[in-house]
Amino acid sequence: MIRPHSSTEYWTRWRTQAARNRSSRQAMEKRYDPNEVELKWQRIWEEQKSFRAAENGRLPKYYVLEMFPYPSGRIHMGHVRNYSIGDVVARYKRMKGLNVLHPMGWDAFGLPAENAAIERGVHPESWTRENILYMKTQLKRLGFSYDWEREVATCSPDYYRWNQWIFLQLYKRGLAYKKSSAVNWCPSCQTVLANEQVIDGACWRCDSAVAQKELEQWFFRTTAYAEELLRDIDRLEGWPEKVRIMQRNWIGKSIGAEILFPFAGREGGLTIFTTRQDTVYGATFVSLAVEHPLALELARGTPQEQAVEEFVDRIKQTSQSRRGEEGMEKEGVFTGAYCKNPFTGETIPIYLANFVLMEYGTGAVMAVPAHDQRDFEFAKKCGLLIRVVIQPKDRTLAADRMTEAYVDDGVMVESGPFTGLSSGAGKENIAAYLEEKGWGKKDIRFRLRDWGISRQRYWGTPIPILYCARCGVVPVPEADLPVELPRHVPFTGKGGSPLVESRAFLETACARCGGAARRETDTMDTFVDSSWYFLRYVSSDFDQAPFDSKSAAYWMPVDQYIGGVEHAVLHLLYARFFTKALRDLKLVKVDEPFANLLTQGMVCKETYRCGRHDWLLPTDLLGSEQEGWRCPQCDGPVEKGRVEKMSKSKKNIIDPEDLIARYGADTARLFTLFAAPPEKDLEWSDQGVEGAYRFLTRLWRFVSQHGEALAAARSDVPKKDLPAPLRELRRLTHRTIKKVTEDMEERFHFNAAIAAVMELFNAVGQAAREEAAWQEGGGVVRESLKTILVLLYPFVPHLVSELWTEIASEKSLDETGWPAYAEKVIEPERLLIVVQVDGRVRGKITVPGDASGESIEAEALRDSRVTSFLQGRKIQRIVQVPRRLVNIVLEG
RNA sequence: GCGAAAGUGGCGGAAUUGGUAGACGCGCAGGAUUCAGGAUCCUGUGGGCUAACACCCGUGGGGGUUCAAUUCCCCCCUUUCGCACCA
Repeated sequence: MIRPHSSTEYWTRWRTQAARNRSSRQAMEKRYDPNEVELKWQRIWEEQKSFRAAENGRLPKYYVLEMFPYPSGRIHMGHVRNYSIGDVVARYKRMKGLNVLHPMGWDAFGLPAENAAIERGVHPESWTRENILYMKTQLKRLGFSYDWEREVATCSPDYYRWNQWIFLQLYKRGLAYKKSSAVNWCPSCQTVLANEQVIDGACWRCDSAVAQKELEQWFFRTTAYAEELLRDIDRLEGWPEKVRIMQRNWIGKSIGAEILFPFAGREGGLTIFTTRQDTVYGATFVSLAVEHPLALELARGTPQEQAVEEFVDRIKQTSQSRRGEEGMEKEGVFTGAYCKNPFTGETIPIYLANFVLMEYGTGAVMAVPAHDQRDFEFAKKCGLLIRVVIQPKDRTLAADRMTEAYVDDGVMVESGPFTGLSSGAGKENIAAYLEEKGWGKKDIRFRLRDWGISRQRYWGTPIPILYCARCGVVPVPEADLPVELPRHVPFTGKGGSPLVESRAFLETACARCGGAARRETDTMDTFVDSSWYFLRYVSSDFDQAPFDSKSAAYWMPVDQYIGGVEHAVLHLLYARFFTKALRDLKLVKVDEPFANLLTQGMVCKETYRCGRHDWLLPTDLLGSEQEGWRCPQCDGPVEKGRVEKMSKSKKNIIDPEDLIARYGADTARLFTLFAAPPEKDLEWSDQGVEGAYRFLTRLWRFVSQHGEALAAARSDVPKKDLPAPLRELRRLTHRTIKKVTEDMEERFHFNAAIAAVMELFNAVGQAAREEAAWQEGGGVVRESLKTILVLLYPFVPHLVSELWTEIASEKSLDETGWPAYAEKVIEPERLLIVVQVDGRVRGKITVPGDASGESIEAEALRDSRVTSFLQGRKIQRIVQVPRRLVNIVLEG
C-alpha cells in the first residue's frame, strides 16, 4: 500500500513545489473553502446516519443533552455556544467508545407564537413549524452530531398528549389540583398577563395599570416532594455549587414550631409559625397579613373596624411586586382584638402588618421586637413593648437603648423555666413543651410553593378536564387523549383564552354521564413540556406511554446536561419534580434526571452608546477607534460601552449565519470554544475569530503542502535511534494527548485543550521545516499530525474529516477512536531542574532522567550563577522537589 | 442586607495535592516575501533599570503561614450574578 519513498526524493519535490508556490501559490494549493468542505461532510454524515443512537446493552451508554431551544425563528450565538459545547462532549465520548445519545428538539409552545398570530395574523402552528424548519437547517449547517430521528416538538399532539396523560396520573394521585389564585389582569385588554408582560406594574401592550384577579387554577403539588427535592441536592455532586445553593434557597426549608395564641375574650385563637420559639417570652404582640381570613372579623364591632377596613383595602391594592420593594415602610393597624401569649400569660394586641405574607407559614406571626428586625421597626413606630429575652455572650442588651434587633443566638433570659438555656437548647425544649401542653407542635415549612400550571392561553397543552353540570370536575379518559387544540380560533389579544371562543372545543359530552359538559380552557405552562422531554428522547415514537421504560432504564439518567444558568431554578427544579413523580408512577427508575450539569456563560460583546441616541451598531459609527467614535445621527461623541450580553436592543449581536457564511461552522465552533472556558462568559472578538480561522487555514495549508509526503510516510515509527528533535516531537505529541484527554475529561477545559494542540502544531511546523524530520521517512511528523487531527475532531469535525482522508489511508476517523498515550514516551530523557536560592530562581540545570537526588543537589551547587549567591554565606538546608526543583536556603 | 463567583500583561485567557507566573490566541514591533498593499512566513513582546548581562518589581490592596504563595489563612476594596421583609 505504501509506496517506497525516499527522503531525497521528497525533498527534491518539495523544493520544486516551494519554488512553484512562490510564483503561483493559488494555483498550486487547493484553497480552504469551509463551505464546500462542511457541506460535503454534513451530507456524508446524514447519508451514513452517523449519529444514530441505538440501545446496546453490551456498550456503556452516555447521554449528553443540551437544553432544547424555543423556535423563535433564528438561532443566536448563545445557541451556537451551548450546542458547540455539547457537540464536543458527544463526539469525544463517541471516540472513547461510548454509546452516545445526543438528541435535539423544540420547546415549541409559548407566547411569541401567539403574539405573531395577534400581530401578523399567522397561525401559531404555521409560525412555529416554519421556524423549526429554518432553525433545523441552521443547526445542521453547524454540523452538530444529533440523532435527528429522535427529534421532538412539544407542540405536536404526539408529544403533548403525554403531558395530558401525565397530568391525569398526577390528578389521580392528588398531585394535580385546583385552587383559587391571583393572576395579573389588564382591565383594558380584559386579559390575563404573564409576569413578563407586566412592565413596571403596567400592561406591556396598552400601558394600563395591572390589577390582581382571583381565578380558579390548576396546580401541581411540588410541595409534596419538597423534602426529597431538598435532600437530593446533596447527591448532585456533578452540579455547580451555585445552582445547588439557588435550589436550596428556593425550596427554603425552615424548622420551627406552630404555636396557638388563644384569643382574649372570645373562642379560638391564632396559629402562628416561628423558627424562633426560643424568643416566645419576648412576643409582645401578634401580626397578621391583610389577607388573613380573620383580619376583618377580629376588628368587627371594635372602634378599629373602619381603620382596619381602610388599611386592608389600601394594602391589597398595592401589587405584590410593589409590596416587596426595598425600603417599603413598615405599616400596620391595630385590629382592636387581643390574644394571650400562652407562655407569659400576658394579653397582647393583634395587629395587621403590610410585611406579613399570607402565602408563607400561617399568615400570622408572633412579634418579638427585641429579636426580629421587622418587629423592632414596627414596635418602634407603633410604640409597642420591647422585651429582651435573649442575651448575647459578649454584652448585655437593654430594651430602651437598642437601635436594632438582636437576631443572633444567645442565652435565654426572663423566660420562666427556660431561663439560662442557650437558643439551641431552648428551641428543642420549648417545642417539646408545646406538644406536652397541646399549645402547638414542632413544624417545618417550605418557601417552595405549589406550581401553578394554568395559563389562559391558546398555544399550549390543553388541560384534559371536563366540567359537567351533574358530575362536576371530570378528567378526560386516557382513551380520549389527546385533547387537541382546535385550529380555528380568533386571535385578538383581548378577552380570555381564544379557546373560550371555540364552541367546537368548549362544548362536549361528559365522559361520565354523557350529558353536556364544558372543557377546561386553560392550557399548561410550557415548563410542563420541558420537564420530561429528556425522557421522550429515549423512545420518541413510542405510543403506549410517554416513553418506553426499558429504554429509559438504559439511557437514563442524562450523563451531561448543558444549558444556561437562567434555568437554574425553575426548569431544573420542575424536571427533578417530574422525575420523582414519574418514578413513583413506576415509569422510571432514577431519582434524579441529570447526573452532571454544566451551566455555560453568556456570549457578550462590547457596546457603543451615544448620549442622545442610545445604543448604536458598531458598523454605523463615524470616526475611528483612535480619534474617537461619533454618532451617525448627531455627530456627537460615542462612548465605547461595557461588554454586555449580546442582545438586539443593545445592538451588539453577531448573527451566526453571517459568521458561517464568512468563516464556516468550524471557525465559529473553534472560536467559541477557545475564547473562554465553557462556564465563563465569553467576550466576542472579531479578531479572535480571525485568529481561529487563521489556525484552521494554517492546518489546511500544512496538509496541502505536505499531504503527499505524509500519506506516503512510514506509519510504523521506528522507536529507536530517532534523532533528538524527533524524539522530542514524539514526546510532545504524547504529552499533548495526555493533557488534552485530561482537559476533556475533568473539567471541560476546552480552551486549554485547543491551546495544547496549537502548541503541538507549532512544534510540528517547526520540525517539518528541518530536513532531518523526513529522513526517517516522515513517520514522526505523520504521527504528530494525525494526533493533532484526532484531538481536534470534536471541535472542528468537518475540516479534520477532510484532512484525514488526505493523509491517513489505513483507517477511518471513526475506527481510529481517541488516541492513547504511552507514559514511557512522555518520560523525558533529561530533566530541567530549577535551582532557587532562598526561594528565588537563580539557575536552571538539566540532569539525566534517572539522576539521584544527591547528584542533582551536587550539580545545583556547582552552577556558576548559583555559587555567586552562596559567596560567604552558610547553607542552612536544601529542599528538593523531586525532578523539579532545588531550593538552597541560607542562614540569617 | 444575605449568599455565591471572580479580580493575573495592551486584550481574551493559561498555570492551584503550594514548586520556573503569563501557555495558547489576539494586538503590537522588527525582519523576509511583494512594484505596493493584503495575505503568508520568521523573530521579539509583563514592568523598571541596562549597551548587554545581571539585578529589582510584579497575579485587586494589606497582613500572616511556609524553604517556597496566583494557589492556604485573616482583614479590606472592586465587579458580576442570585435572593431579598419567608417570621
